[in-house]
Amino acid sequence: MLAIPHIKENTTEVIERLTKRGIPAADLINQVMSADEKRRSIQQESDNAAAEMNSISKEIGKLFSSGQTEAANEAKAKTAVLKEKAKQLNEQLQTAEKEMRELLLTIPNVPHSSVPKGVSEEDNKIEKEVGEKPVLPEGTLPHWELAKKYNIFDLELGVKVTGAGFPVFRGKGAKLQRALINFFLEEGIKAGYEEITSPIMINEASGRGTGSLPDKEGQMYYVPADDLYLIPTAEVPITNLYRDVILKEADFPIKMCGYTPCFRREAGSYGAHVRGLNRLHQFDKVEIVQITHPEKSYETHQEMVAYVETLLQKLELPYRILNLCGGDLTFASALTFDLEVWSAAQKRWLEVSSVSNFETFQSNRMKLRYSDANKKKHLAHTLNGSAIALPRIVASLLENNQTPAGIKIPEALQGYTGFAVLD
RNA sequence: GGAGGAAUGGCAGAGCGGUUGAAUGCACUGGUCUUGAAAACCAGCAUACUCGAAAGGGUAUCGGGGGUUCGAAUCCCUCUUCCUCCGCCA
Repeated sequence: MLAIPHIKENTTEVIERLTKRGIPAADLINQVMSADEKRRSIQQESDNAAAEMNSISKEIGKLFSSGQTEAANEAKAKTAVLKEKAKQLNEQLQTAEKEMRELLLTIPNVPHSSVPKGVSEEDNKIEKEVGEKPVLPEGTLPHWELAKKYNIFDLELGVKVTGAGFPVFRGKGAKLQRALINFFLEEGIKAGYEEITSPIMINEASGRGTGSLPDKEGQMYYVPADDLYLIPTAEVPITNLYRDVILKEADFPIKMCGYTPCFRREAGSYGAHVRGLNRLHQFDKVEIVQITHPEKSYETHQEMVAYVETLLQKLELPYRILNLCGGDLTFASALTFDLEVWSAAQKRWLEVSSVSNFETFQSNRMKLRYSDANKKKHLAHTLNGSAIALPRIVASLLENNQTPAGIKIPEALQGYTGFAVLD
């Protein structure tokens, strides 16, 4: 959620940048501004009415305590009209506030100046491409075939137990999952992130905090009996750890990482690209989250992207980095870099990480602030990134490293798998 | 799931339906003192919105929401959470 004072002070710039997303920004901003103006004037009236009521009540109190009962009762009689007026104004105020908030909630974050213009993924800017795409000999298999060959994971069994998109990993496949999780967590800890094990169900307030609600309710699994959602990413519970918190400047940066399963309904997804592990309802992911001083967040963003790169390098996977264009940016993000690995048998890039700076968009919703040296309160910046989502890493590892003797495990991972070749 | 009890500022903890945004202690910040520190003493110390150039006003907030009342931290309803006991159970 954008902050009203920020919109007021930077109206032209906000509109200009929002336009990059291909939305009618000027209209939306003007609506918000006039809703805010309306709210303010009603608030003034309402506050004045309340102030008047308060002062009369105090008078009455004094009269009663000094024994002037008659005068007190006279004063009481006068309050009825005022009270009604105050009540109505208060109702109007609540309506005006609600209208403004709801309007504000529909406006996505303002893209950073470096975000490319564009409407679809074709307009994303390739920042760099690293590593050699392996040239595989004839007869190489996509990962879903390799899965069968080596009995690593089984989607049909998942269908039996749950439904499509809920894979069952087994044997060395299961061990590989665990190895990757541990590898990512240990690397994260080495990079200074505090490990968090969080709930994997969240309440509505948390969903609103990170911007998953209202927006992605259709993408989240919901448990009506308890009014809870299954998390789509660890970003939600981990970032919400700091909801309603006021930090000190010395607390920055806050760095956290956590492994969780992630649940996504992926309503509307279908087709060839969802085969195998390409798109799932349940998958494992290690997430990194940072909360920073506003002046440091873009530096931090670069640092986080560079960190995810080191993971891909250690896994010896060719990758590229995309700067997502305005139209492809998620609702809450101001800048997102996607990292994609090359999947050699499918011959396509697979997104495995998304590193975003939300600036104050989430912290405004979460009331996540810090106080400066003068005790002034400001919104902090939040960032997060996948480090990394497992399924497509597995897909790419399997495909790129297949040999007649089995799947070669990258050296960095062997200490975690306990085997050098998956066969 | 059943029966009771509780929820007050960073923490602990008072609080009578009336000048209580809220005593007191601790913590924290600044100052005096000190070579320095501690101690002592003095002062300050919630958040949001809003008016104002500022100084400073106004409004709201004592778990959340609603109600009674001229007036609610205090009374009533409701929800949530926590504690104790019972039941169930990985």
